[in-house]
Amino acid sequence: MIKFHLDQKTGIPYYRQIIDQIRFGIASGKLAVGEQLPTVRALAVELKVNLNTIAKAYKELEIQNILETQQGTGTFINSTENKMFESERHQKLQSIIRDFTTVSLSYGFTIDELINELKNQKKWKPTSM
Amino acid sequence: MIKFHLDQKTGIPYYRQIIDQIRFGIASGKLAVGEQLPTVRALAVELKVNLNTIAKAYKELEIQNILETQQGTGTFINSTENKMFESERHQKLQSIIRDFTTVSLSYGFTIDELINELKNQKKWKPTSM
Amino acid sequence: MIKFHLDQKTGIPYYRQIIDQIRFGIASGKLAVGEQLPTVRALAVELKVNLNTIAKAYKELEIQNILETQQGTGTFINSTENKMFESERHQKLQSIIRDFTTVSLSYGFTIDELINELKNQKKWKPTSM
Amino acid sequence: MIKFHLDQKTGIPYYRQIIDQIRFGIASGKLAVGEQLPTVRALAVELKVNLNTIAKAYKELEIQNILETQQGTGTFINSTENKMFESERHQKLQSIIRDFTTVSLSYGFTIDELINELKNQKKWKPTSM
DNA sequence: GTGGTCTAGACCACT
DNA sequence: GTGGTCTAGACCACA
Repeated sequence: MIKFHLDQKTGIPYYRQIIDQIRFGIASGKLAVGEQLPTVRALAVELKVNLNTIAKAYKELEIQNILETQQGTGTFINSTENKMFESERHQKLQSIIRDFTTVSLSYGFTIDELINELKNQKKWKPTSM
Repeated sequence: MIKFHLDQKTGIPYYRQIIDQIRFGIASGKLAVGEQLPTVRALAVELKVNLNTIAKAYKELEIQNILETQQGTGTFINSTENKMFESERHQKLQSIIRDFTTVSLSYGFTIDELINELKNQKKWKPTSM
Repeated sequence: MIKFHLDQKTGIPYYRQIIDQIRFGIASGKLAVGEQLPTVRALAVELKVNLNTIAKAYKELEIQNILETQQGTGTFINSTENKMFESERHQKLQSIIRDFTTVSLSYGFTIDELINELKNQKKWKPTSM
Repeated sequence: MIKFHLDQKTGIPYYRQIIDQIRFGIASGKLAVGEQLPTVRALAVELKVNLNTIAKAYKELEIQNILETQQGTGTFINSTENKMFESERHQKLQSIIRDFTTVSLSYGFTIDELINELKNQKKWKPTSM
């Protein structure tokens, strides 16, 4: 079972941190297709946040077809193909990079600095995990 | 004189877009130390937003010691060292990289993909510029 | 919980009086790290000022890394090191002293008079508290 | 003749800096009773500020009975007793000290630190002189 | 309920 | 004409 962590200091909304951690869990293989996620209620208690916060995260992932909620049973990693189309995927990557460089360059960081820093990310854990 | 652009669609607050563009302008040398920025009123008209929105952006940059304002005279790029302390700077870079990789990896992008994409960012313009 | 007071007569902007009182509260130990501040709405009602005025004060302190806010949750005294770098701190002290002596000496007060008066400041409360 | 300097960085309004420097000049004996001050126009040119800024400073000092303007002749240090009544003087000192300590303590400086710093002000020049 | 953003418009302080 | 402060009120994002 994946272990969730929330970090208030990042400024990233709780529901988004949860989404990111689930996505990351899948991408890294820590969450297998078909695996059941904690119930909304259980996770809310564990993370000490409001029920709605967990529900919102699960809901968004459902919309993205990454999770599937079976009435009365629980929430599972969707077995259908989660992968985005290649074109869609590339567009997303572009958009992430763009936002990222906007902020970075405004702080005076050069692209080379960014690349170097990224290369140092061998032993990496996502924000608030 | 720097040219500002606002993009409603990005979801990034107007005042933050202005902040980013000024920071980027300084970092890229398009805004020189001591240079006067447009008046709040003029920029408000040009960008078709409220006076207070511009004032808010200028004010935040003033608190950050990046701008200097003299009532009745105008707003200027601060001539004092804008550079962050090296330790602070590295901390900021780490934090940006961390948020970035969190999101990216959650979409299944690898660090190598990120680095490759970054290397393609030769002719680059920031989001909403 | 700290008690806020606003004094119209001082000519000091409301939002700045709030900032000073929070800073003073922290410096004097009346506000503990992690403690939650009144909600912007509650404080606005209590002090009979507009919501935005409180928000402005909190926002400036957030930019200065003294407060931490999480949307939907509240505003808290930041747990990270609030202390300024020693060099920055000394610079600030110098600047305050400089402004202070400029005004004082212009009224014909000697430095010894100032020091004596300061020594009498045992039981002290800040302006507009 | 006294030499004036304006410093944009202090955030103190120009007209106030001029007032302080004249008051300081008198208090320190650099400006003698009956001595003529530069004309508004001449000082405005010298300091590269607007005529109104100088006029405002002179005007306020006239109201305080520190300067006297003789129509068509010029502005002079008033020969009448400039000294405040002792009670008024003490009140002013209190008020200055109060504002000063409010700001200082909010930055975490102790009164002892302030006193020590003041003691180091042997070779002192007022803000922007 | 929490804070965040924005508008429209007023009035003030400074140059 | 410059920026600064403040209000009243709206709508949004998050918990």
